[in-house]
Amino acid sequence: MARLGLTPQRLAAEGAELADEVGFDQVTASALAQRFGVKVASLYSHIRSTQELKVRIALFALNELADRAAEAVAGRAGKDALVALGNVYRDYARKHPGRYAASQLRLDPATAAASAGPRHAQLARAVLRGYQLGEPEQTHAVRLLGSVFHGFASLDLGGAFSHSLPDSEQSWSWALDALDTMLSCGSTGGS
Amino acid sequence: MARLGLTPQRLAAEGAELADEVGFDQVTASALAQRFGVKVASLYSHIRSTQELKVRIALFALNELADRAAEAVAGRAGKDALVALGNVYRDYARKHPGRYAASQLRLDPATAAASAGPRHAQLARAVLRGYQLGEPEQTHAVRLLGSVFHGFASLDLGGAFSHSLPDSEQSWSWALDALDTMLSCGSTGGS
DNA sequence: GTATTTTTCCTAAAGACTTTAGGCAAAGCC
DNA sequence: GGCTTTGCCTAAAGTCTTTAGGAAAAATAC
Repeated sequence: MARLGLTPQRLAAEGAELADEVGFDQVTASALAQRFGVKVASLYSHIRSTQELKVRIALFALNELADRAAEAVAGRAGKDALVALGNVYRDYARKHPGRYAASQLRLDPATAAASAGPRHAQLARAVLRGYQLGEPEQTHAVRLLGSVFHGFASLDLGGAFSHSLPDSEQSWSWALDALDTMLSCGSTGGS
Repeated sequence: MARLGLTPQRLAAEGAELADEVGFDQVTASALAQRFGVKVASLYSHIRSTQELKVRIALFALNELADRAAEAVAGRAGKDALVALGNVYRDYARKHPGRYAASQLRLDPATAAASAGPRHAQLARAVLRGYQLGEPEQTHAVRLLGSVFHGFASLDLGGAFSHSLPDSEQSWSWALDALDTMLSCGSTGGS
């Protein structure tokens, strides 16, 4: 009964580790309790439900990812910044598949608004500042960037690109080049 | 004990309905059994496990989606085809969120190869035929298309675009325009 | 320094879902 | 009609979630 210093934060961090090892949807209160060497019921002093635990892991991952993105973007501009930002998402998905899956958890609007989600949008906006887009083009571009980064990471992680040539690395470079060219080539006319 | 004509296919189809109503990860053998008015254990005459049920739902969704994509692309070319194909994915995700989530289920390589996945790639390739790309550019473009379609649908479904202006519909049009322009503008140099 | 309160762990138990085992009746085959 | 196969059932064991109530550790008050 020696008391461990458990907190919701530590549970989330360890849950993130667990997610990377066994997959986000295999994260259970039972497994997490085992990891800490306590009984399952004890976790309920710190979290209200398994759902809350998953939300906390998602928030943890979103935050960690935003931190890395911010670091990558700092001191860079233009295509350099674009590539750096894209690589953060891609690398994170590869190295931390469980956390990446967690970051995709559907959050209710209030939670989402209080999450690092908006920071991600701000970082994309910062990168796009180098491309001289007005509104509403910049917003459209933020969304396209998010779609490409997330879509590519998600499909690649799912193995969609792994059983054909050329390897995904090359497609990734090509996609970043294409995005850069497109954003540089000025306004897309608009329908 | 009047026998229903249950088959793995009917279970998958009804499971797809259920997924749309309650969410793919809320699909359980119990709930499905209730829907058919049979006891849970009875389902195990038709499926080996809940996991297999989910895989079957995923295959069902991938197939249905490929059918719709094929119909949309038939008789169209160029940007017209591009827009039609993109809209299939977007509409499917909006109208059938549970099935769309199912279609993202990670499949083992053998299952994935036997799924409608390759058909999706072929359809994207067909659309790109209108853009005169050589190899390996065409493969890169197939992957970029998939990333944008899936990424946008996924983020939009998650509400990422729903709490800011302009609405996602406009960003979607803009993204399609951008893709078309990018693909038309010829080879992206390639690093 | 002791008494009180709060926190955090525990045991116990109920409820939901999954899966296996074994039985019985309906469908299909000769 | 009899025989085999199939598809439904009941029963039961295992896992995970969640709540309730108790006991000891930590924090707080005097």
